Amino acid sequence: MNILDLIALARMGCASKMTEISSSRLADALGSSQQTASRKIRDLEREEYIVREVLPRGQRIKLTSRGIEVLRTVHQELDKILQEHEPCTYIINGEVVSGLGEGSYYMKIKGYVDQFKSKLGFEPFPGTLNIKLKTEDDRRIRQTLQKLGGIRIQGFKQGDRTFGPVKCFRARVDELEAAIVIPDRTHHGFDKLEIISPKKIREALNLKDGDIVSVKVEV
Amino acid sequence: MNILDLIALARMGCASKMTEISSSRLADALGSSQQTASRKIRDLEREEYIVREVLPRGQRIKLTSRGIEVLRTVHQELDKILQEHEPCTYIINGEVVSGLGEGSYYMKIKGYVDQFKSKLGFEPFPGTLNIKLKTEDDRRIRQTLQKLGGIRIQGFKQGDRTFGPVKCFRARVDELEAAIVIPDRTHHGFDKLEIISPKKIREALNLKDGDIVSVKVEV
DNA sequence: ATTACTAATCATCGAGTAA
DNA sequence: TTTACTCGATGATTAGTAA
Repeated sequence: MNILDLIALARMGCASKMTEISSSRLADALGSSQQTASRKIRDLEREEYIVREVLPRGQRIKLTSRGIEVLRTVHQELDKILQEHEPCTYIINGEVVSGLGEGSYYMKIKGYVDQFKSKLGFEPFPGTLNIKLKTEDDRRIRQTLQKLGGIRIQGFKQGDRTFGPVKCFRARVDELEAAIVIPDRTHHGFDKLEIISPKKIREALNLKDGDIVSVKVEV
Repeated sequence: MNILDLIALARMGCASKMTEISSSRLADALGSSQQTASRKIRDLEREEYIVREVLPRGQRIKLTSRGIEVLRTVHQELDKILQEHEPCTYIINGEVVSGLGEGSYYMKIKGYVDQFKSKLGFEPFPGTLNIKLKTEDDRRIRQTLQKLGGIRIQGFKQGDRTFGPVKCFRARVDELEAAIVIPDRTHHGFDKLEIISPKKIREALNLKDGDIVSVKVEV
């Protein structure tokens, strides 16, 4: 069994529910022929990593708990490996700048706020502190965070609007409890950092535009 | 390239530094022949996932940043997949064991007690119920909690002693209101769980060492 | 459009062995 | 002990095609 086959199916949605996956679609994802994908699916079924339902024109697939188990094991392995490899504390310095108010908008959306509350343990002040990263080093750390797992906030739909997934990193701005927020599909470049906190950071730390702040993040 | 080969090398220490790995040792880890392991190492080197140094009797291997990158990518994939798959209620089973009395010590410290009172809504009985996790599943849930946010209790200084930050998860031990307490920098391993409650759990539920209890936690 | 069989081709494996 | 070669055997892949 190749773990990548299972991952491919999982990311197509088979982890959570019966999902229509034709053998040629899996073939595309794996970069193989339709025949190979078909055989791999049969193999995974035989080894009970997936269950499926073959219909007249197509099939529906879902990972079994045994399949999920495999993914979890590998995930945990990688967790350990990467944890040891990464430094556990980063310090990012940046300049306080004014945002466009979108932060304030997003921090009022219930779908986000509820998740922040349960996953970070605090209700964010409805607004974000925007930091501009001036040095290459700081931008590099930001880019590293982008790649790391962090605390995942799931995307959701509200009305006809879709709110994308973001991730967070617990941080401290001069001892003040806070979190860095990074959208999965980031719009602005790698030189901005958005920070949330239970309090209004600007007031709590008496900050104004142009001030340099130090953000400590532990991963 | 098979990701499992790279993972095997990484968990043997090659992620962080040049590490002596003979082809037969890798063969053991992969469950293959020495020849196959040797060829796989050469392949990984050719594709620049690792660098190595072949000595008269042995070799030293280290993952390149390209190699680490691959692990990180897979890790992140799995992160997303498993995140969506995680349930919001966990049930942890474990065996009641005697602690060393530290729980009782910490539960008398005002700096902690006040925070428990305000953040959990109850004053903890001055003592903890210690649970030993017997199965891999239970330990995995514990490890998951470690990563999640929970209710944060801040660290503080008192005199010349520093008390580290901990986090809590509201829980129930057989319907009894309680909370799991997990120190940020945990001293003991992942097979112990400390539980606090407004009442003395042992008496309220008539428990003794060796009894199995079920802890339900919602995140 | 599907899934999946067959048969030919291609890649991988490991015993034996050299250096 | 090592690493790593050759080469026959075994497995995996895919084109062609049936259903």
